Amino acid sequence: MEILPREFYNRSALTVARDLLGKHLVRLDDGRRISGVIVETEAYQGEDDLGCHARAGRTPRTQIMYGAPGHAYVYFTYGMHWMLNAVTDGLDVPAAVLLRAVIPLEGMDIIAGRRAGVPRAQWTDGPAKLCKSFNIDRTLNGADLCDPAGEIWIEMGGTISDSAMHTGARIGLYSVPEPWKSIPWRFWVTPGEINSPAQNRNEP
DNA sequence: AGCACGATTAACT
DNA sequence: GTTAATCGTGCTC
Repeated sequence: MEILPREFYNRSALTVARDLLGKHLVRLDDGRRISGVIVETEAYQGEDDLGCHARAGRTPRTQIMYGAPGHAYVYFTYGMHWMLNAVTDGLDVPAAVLLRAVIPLEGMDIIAGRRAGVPRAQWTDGPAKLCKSFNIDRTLNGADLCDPAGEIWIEMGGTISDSAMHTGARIGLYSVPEPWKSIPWRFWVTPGEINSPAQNRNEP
């Protein structure tokens, strides 16, 4: 299936976050394909967005968001979790889309091994859960999502209609001031509209 | 050098 | 609903 071109990511984080719904995240892990349908995203854009890491300006951690679109921004948080983002917008515009949830398509056996004892519906229904399932960590920070010879990319997959899409406040921004705390920059697919039993505990 | 806190998760009550 | 786990990052001293 066709890999999303760099032009796809060279747009505003809001547009990319919405359009990534229904696309397929693919990870080539030791030669084995793992993939899933993207069903939840969040947009983070600009130094003015106090929910975005770029609020601190250019730092060793945030510099990737200032770079070319179509690269992975992977960061570590809470002392134990990895998060995967896709860098958006042009050079010097710090913005990215957080991939919060996918529905597994390929590599189920590999995911099952990494998520032993966890119900299938909860394998990849959170940003850190999908990173654990897909074996995503710091080694993929800065990876080119548009390189067909790479280890991670996003394929065309499907498109989600407006009627099947929801928007709402981003999750986990407890101490972030308004309007950033409540601005509806989170996008997700209505459970059931996508052909899967997966649920997300963060759904209203 | 030290400190507060985090784009979370899982296991509790 | 509440909370411990656990350490990189950015800021202050």
